[in-house]
Order: sequence, then structure tokens, then C-alpha cells
Amino acid sequence: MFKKSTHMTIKYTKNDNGDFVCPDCGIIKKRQNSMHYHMKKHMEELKHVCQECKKGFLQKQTLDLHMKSKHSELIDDSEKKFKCPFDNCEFIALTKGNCIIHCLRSHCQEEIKQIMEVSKETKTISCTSCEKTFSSSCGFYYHAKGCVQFKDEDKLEMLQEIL
DNA sequence: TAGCGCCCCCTGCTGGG
DNA sequence: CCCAGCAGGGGGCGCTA
Repeated sequence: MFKKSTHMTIKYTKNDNGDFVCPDCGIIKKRQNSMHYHMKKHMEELKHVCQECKKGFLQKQTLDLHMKSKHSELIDDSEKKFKCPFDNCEFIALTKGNCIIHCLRSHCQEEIKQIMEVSKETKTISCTSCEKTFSSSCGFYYHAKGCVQFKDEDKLEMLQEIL
């Protein structure tokens, strides 16, 4: 079992296959960094703490995102936000992924329709181009950036700014 | 090689229409 | 109820000691 200390060095255990085994719950991970993340959860090591509201996060990126969204007045204006590259659209997203999803959803509906297949039964969305299935529309749209075909070169050029 | 940071991808939740 | 956007976790890649 782990002691809940933020200064504790993590020790990793491997099984005969060379996979990483969690000594706490026995879960197996192929990669060390995946186990690192998993074990941190056991240790409740939320070392990335927001100085403003004292909320803790597992990952620095999550804290950065939190700072951008909740305390944007405290950070440098040059901090990266992702603006929609399409003309006459003022949409700004906190993450690149969310910006891509917005662009495809709002500006590329025609192209998306060509590869989007919605199942009302299973409430999933499939890509007819590669037959991959997603449980949420966001997942599909994010994936679609790699499968969708553009006839309009200007549109493709604008999208490439954020891809 | 162990340990960890960065970033991409995906998912679940929430709020508004 | 549906859809768009937000927020956060999982995992791959690559760097450093």
C-alpha cells in the first residue's frame, strides 16, 4: 500500500511479460507513464494546485486549462487560446481540440455529412470512411479532421492553421 | 533505463435554445 | 430533448538524469 506523501518516490513493479503492475489494485499497464498516472490516483497526489481557488489537479495541463478558463485575468494575455480561423467567426476555444471540433461542426457541415452515420439504436456516431465508432459527437468530430475530404481549398487552408 | 513532462485524443457533463 | 461547448482523464512520445 502507498503512503499518501507528495514527496514519495514511485516504485514500479513488473510482471513476467514486462508489463507494469499496480501493487495496490493489480491493474496492468503496458507503459510506465500510464502506471505513473494510475498510481498517482491511489496516492491522491493532486500536486498541481490553483493558487487562487486551491483546487488540485493531477496534470499540469489541467491546471493550465483551469487557469485559462477561471482566472484568465491572472495570466499573461499572450497565453495561447485557439481562435477559429474562419472569416467572420469570433469563436475562441481554450483547447486546440475544442477549436477543431467547433470548426468542423459549424463550418464544414457539408463535408462532415459525407462520412457521418448516426445510429439511433446505440446512440453512437460512426465514420463511414474508416468505420470507427464514437460514443459522443465531439469524439467523432475530432476524429473526422483526419477522414473528411475537402473540395474547397480555401477551407482546407484555413483548417490547416489549427491542425 | 527509470522517471516524468508535454501534448494529442477522446469522453462525459453542463447549459442554453 | 438535443446540440454546442467545456473540462478533465488516458495514453503515446520524447527528453533528461
